[in-house]
Amino acid sequence: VALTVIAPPRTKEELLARASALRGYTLGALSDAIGFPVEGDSSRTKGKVGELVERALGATGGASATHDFPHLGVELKTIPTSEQGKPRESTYVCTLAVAEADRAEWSTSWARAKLSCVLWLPIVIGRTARERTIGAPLLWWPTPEQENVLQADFDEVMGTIGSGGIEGVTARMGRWLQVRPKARDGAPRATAWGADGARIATVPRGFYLRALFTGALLRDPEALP
DNA sequence: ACTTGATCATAC
DNA sequence: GTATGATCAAGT
Repeated sequence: VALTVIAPPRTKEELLARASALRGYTLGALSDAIGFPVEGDSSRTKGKVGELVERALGATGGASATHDFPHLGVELKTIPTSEQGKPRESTYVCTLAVAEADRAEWSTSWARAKLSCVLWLPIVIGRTARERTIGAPLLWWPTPEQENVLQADFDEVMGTIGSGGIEGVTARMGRWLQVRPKARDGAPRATAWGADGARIATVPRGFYLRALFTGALLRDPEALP
């Protein structure tokens, strides 16, 4: 099966139209159509769904630190959901650079940039990966009120790091945006600065959006503050 | 049932 | 090591 290369969408409208056209398709059908295999134990193919949909929609970001659609400033996020559309997992946003966290600001953060415009694509659960189906897409950008909440969560984490160090940060912090480990394993391998200014090693962290938030967003984008 | 902390694959 | 894409599985 040849790998199909799809040109990037020229506008957000075209991107949304393409995503809407995928609604109802199984991942198996999509996989066969563009020649991108999605097979095997889901524990060993964790990122494959995202890669499949990226290719199907013409995303170009790849593994570099850019938006999935750089010319549109749009980030693509798949969300595993129940048949009722309820998210089964949180959504990874980006890495938290723990070493520079004391100087980070929301306005210039990569987290804000990534969340400034997101194409959410629900992936409904199935018996196998190939039987999962694509749901209704949502092109979203935060309202000022929503961004205030996200910034407050961000600031809380950064303030905690600034005063007590990274080890004071817990996933229990944050109403919508939280910080959790993001690494190959639990080994401390990232550089951070302790409260006393000493250089310490810690587990790499990343920002995640709680399923509570994405669930509310998918249910009714207008209902959120 | 849901969340937190841990983990899997791949590119550079 | 960093980033990208996520889901697993133990703890509550």
